[in-house]
Amino acid sequence: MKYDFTAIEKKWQDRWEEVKPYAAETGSEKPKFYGLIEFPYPSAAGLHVGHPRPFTAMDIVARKKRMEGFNVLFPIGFDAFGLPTENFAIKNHIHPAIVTKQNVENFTRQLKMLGYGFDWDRVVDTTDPNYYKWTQWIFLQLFKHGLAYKTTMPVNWCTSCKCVLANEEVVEGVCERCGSEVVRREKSQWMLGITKYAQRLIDDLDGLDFIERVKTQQINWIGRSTGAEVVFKTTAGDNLLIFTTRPDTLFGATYMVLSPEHPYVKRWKDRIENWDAVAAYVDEAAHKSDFERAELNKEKTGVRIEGVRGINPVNGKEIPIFISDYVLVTYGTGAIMAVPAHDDRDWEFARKFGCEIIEVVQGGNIEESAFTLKDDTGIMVNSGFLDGMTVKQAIPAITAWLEEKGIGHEKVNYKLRDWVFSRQRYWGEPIPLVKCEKCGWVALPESELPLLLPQVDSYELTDDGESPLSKMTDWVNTSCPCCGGPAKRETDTMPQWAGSSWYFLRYMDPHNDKELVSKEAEEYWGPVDWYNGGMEHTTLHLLYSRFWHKFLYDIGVVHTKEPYAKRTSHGMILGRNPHFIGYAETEEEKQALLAKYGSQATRPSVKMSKSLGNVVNPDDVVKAYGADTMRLYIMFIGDFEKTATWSDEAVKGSKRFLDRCWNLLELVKEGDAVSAANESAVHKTIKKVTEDVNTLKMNTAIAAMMALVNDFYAKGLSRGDLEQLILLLSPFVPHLAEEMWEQAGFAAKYGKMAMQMPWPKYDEAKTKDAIREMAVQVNGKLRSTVKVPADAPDETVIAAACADEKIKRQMEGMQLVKTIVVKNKLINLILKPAK
RNA sequence: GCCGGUGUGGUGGAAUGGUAGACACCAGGGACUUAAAAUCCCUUGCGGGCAACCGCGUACCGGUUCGAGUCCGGUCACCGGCACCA
Repeated sequence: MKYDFTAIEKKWQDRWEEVKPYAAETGSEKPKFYGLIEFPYPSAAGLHVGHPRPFTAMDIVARKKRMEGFNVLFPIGFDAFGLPTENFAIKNHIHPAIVTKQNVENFTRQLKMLGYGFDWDRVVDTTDPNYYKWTQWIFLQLFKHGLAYKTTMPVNWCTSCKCVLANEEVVEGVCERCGSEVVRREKSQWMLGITKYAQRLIDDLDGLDFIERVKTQQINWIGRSTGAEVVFKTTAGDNLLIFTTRPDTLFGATYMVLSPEHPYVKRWKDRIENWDAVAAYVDEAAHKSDFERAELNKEKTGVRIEGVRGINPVNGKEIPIFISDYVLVTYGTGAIMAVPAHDDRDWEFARKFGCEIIEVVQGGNIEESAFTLKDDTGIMVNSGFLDGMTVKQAIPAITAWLEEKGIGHEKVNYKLRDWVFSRQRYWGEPIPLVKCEKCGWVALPESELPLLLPQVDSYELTDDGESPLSKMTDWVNTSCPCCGGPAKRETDTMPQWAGSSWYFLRYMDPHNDKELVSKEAEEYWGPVDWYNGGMEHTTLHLLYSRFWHKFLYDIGVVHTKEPYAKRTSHGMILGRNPHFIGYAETEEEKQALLAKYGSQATRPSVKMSKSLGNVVNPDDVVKAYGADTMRLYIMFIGDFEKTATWSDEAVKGSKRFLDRCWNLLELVKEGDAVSAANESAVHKTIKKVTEDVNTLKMNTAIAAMMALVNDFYAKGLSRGDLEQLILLLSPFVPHLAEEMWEQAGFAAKYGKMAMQMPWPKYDEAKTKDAIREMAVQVNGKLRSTVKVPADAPDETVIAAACADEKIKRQMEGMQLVKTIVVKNKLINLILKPAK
């Protein structure tokens, strides 16, 4: 009988739909396991082959956990608000809700097609009012606790999306989504105070089982640095506050720099003698995009402020003040003291503008470059009472001095900035606030949630950069919940990150209309035991959701400080690069490719894209080879954490393996127990697969099962052997496993599906062979192997090694000076020429 | 520039300091077939040799060790993240 994957997969998917073997039970006596994958954005293009990699891996983990007796929650949902859907809707004049519904249906079909064991009764959709009611509810709590506030600030403005972007959404000066130019623009925006949680977001990483690169990336992103805030008096009479991480170099501060946006620039207008030049520079800076401003190789620019000077507090010297765009208004105090001898940027600036450079730390050559080392290699000079100290001694000494004089103190700064939370778009959660002329911003009563998105015919972008909702006057004009007077609704909507910041909580209790999640469900399921997702979400979604969760912890909604106990990450799936020079036959072709595609042509693999024609559609793969082959191949493709390249050829190897498994049904011989011939191989494989699934080394787990099947073909197999193999296969290729389970009569025998059986156990003793092949080295080089009984004493194995013909030849004319025996593995004989 | 990671056959990739290349893909040869596909069997790191075998091999240079792909120091290349953060 042939392996008819299409029929088999249909049969079992229908069965599972009916039996619901993946239903999670809140409050069960069994130990719980909550495995989570990042819910997809339901794009019109459907599932990408990138999706099945993390989905299949976590599905395997979840299925194995069920077999190990856990009560498993493995849910799925859709992160369905967002720009692509809205843009598609505008272009095709279809309401985004309809587009979303279609896309969700298509995704659901594809996910079911791949046989994932999701609990389909717990699906969440961020655009469902019953869901976003609680997104709005959380926003209201943030607002009530002062963590949501509106402020005017320079924002990243995408010229194409006509929308404000978070810093995280701007990549290399362009919009992460559409690739258009991003410029700075002053806008009134809702902000979330994530910076108040900066320290906790660093500290609480400590106890978490996150892969190291996720932790370091988050820590770097938050960017904590310790230094001092120091007050500089000015000749204008007011004080300038600066932040520095090098207070030890204070005696070397020979000038100061303000960012062009610093409020003192305007304040000093009447005193500034060269106001025209200053104003021109400020104006120029305002019109530059962030990208232009941050361009690294450009020369430093700036203007010296004439008429106001700063006073260095340590020596009372008057020093010039500049404005320059290399100082950022958004970090520290927007003003710096410049120490050109010990800071690269200040050095470069000082050289160009002829500022004094005073060495205060010995150890470098300040004529050639700034000396920036902060270790003990430098000794303080030209620094009054700090002279002779190391840098490390000088920092606390000067900080204490500043505090004593009341002109400075230790200060911690973070690179992390508050989260720009409003978007001028239609397809997002409405912000549930109204602006009353008398009362200011007022929260809607919770009883009025959800605040529904108004149903409208047109959600086109506005030309003035306001939300499309602002044009819907019926909806906008309302009354104040506080005083009853006239009021207007907030017309901005929330960013896509809102819904995804707490969705894992909703899975625990998805149909609750009284609470976001019940205490009972949250205490039972929380925290998520294992969360797998992409590295691209490390500084965005992952950080945001940790922030929200901490806030919910503070207000008593959840019982753990952290949402996720464990975080792993998968590598991307790339496609073959059709323009790779390695595929060119002749030198001319290579040159042509290089000329046409540049460095792109030097990579064998690239991101899949329609224009390159290398997109792999999961539907096609499943049609041609079946879902089980798809699942198996995407796990076998390579190291889970690394990027991998899809290969149509290699898929066939996975299919071939499943054919070979299937054909074992006709090869199997009698015997309900594991056969003696295969015993150690079976136990070894169980051990390997058990361990490897726990660490997501699916590729080696599969390799072990392939080796076992090869053994079965070589030695034959009993029904007992087959039973163990099917159970091991079950999490990986569930349809095939169930069909083989049934065909071989195990379903009838146990009255259960394979997936409902206990996970196979191995006996450590049986994973070991009685006879061992040991390597024999001579002076560290492999020369032969010998077979000896397991755990044989050293004398026995040395004797056996010396008796070996090849070794005898090596030993001629030599004397044995030393032997090293590694039990059951290797013998190393150290020989010297005999005298 | 800073932080993190990676360099192993024609390819994807295996190897708690202990037999490098498991398991696959591709390729070559054979069996079956009128033929092809599928399937099965064999070969397959490089060089030499009829063979037994021998030499060389994990980016490069050096070190530690009886023994290094693995540990240490340095160099180079590539990938990812951050980037004028004072």
